[in-house]
Amino acid sequence: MTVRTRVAPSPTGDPHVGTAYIALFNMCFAKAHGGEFLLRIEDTDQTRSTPESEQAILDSLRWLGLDWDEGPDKGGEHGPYRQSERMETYGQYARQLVDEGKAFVCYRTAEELNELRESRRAAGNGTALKPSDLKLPDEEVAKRQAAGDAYVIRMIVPEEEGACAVEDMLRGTIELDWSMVDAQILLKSDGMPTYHLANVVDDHLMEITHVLRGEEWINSAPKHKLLYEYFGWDMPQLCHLPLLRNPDKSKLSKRKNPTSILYYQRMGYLPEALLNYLGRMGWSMPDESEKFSLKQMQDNFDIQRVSLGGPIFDVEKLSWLNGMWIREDLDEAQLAQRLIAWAFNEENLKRVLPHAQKRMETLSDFAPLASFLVSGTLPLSADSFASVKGEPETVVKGLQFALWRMEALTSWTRDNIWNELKAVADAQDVKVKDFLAPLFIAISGSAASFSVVDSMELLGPDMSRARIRHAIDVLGGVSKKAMKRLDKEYQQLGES
RNA sequence: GUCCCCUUCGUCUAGUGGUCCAGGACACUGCCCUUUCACGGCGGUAACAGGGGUUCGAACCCCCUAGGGGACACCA
Repeated sequence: MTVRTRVAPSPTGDPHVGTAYIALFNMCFAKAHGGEFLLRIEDTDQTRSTPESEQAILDSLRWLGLDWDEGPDKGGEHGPYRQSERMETYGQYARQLVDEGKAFVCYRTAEELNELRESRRAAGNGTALKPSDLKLPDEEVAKRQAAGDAYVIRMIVPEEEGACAVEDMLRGTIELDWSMVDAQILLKSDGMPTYHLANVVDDHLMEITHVLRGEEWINSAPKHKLLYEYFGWDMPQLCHLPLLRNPDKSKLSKRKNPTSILYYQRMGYLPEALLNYLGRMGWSMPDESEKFSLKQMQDNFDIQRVSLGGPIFDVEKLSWLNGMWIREDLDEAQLAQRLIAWAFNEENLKRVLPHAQKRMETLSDFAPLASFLVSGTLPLSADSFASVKGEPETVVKGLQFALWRMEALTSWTRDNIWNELKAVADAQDVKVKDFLAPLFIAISGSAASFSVVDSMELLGPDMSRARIRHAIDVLGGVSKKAMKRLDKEYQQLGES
């Protein structure tokens, strides 16, 4: 048995706990059956994937102890399977399907597609575009081809009534109507494969036997099944795991919950505890024990013990579990080591000292000066911002704009942070000093500390963003309606 | 809107037709331990979404309704 987990780097480089969640279950499933656990990296989307964001998620999985196997060497090098190393292959497979009449070349433009979708919607039909909808007259195709227009390769899908039966290891047979399945693009106009093609080709080449993935993929299973049939390959068994949820039950998202593994690392959660907690999400030990190691989970893993309701990620219980691990599994020497490795090491001190030294008269001044750097959530209240000038709404607005900028920032350096923040302040015609004042408190918890940008660099992206979010919440938060308005204003800021 | 998935205490869950007037854990709470705060120990409040079937018997099987979520891209 061979299973794989897909690793899709996020644009901002945050390694998502959801990825670790799926990886954990893949690993336990494989190991429980004496199989292999492989990694497949989706890195063909240049806007999302950078060497750094890829490294971040790999490092996070390793930190958690989710080490992957090397896997078979199928023309690539050992280690994680990178889509980008197989570009030629995808094109060949796509063209093979075209030759066999199972896919077609499509010259439709974005505008044409929009029109088609709109007219279908107006007619009350679904928006799934079928091969016949997309077909152009032969002479038009020849014309566009001669002009060297951009094209994509789409798969042929059934157009007649009927449903596709998909087997799910936990849910049994699921019937998906073919009318919902569109002529999926396999090869984009830039020659890159879409997830659907790459996923099927890679799984075949990696000799994957079982795929455990998120529930969000159920609807595209018919496309995958069809591709396996077109290629004449054996299809792996599918298993769709429930999605981790925010407290409001929506799919876990960073808007409402910290989702970055790095955040939990920085907050001082132990990798064992975080992994243990993820293992309790939608799964239980046969004896119902709450605390267990990765090894114990693997040894007792039974996929049938997965419960299908989407579990809400509850930080409070995670904290309790983390406390259990600290109290019961570490002796004092080990705890000391953890603390040193976490923050109290020489390297870290040396990064902080340049900012602290100038402000110190005695050695004992250091701790209060630097404590905000090793704290988790700061004990802020609305009163904390009393010294800040301006209406509360303006303050919140400034923080929200800063947060959006910081969420979009991919390279977390002092100068980049400064440039971004200055740009927002300038665009609003606000003095940088005034703009930074509330941010100062959000980040450091006090009105007098290291410069905000230095502090943010030291704190790292995840903790910095979390603190800004916390400050916004403390100040009353932003309602849905207000958020819309702010978003609009923010967009205009970018244009001017 | 269309299709799909899901539904046990506030939250994570046990439960696969009788042993369930539903068990454990977090949170909340009462008491004990304790110079304080934690930790720890012993208790308490709290749930089968609703309605129909099937069955001697239903949290469990079937149907309907409601609610929640997801998908509907040249993103994954």
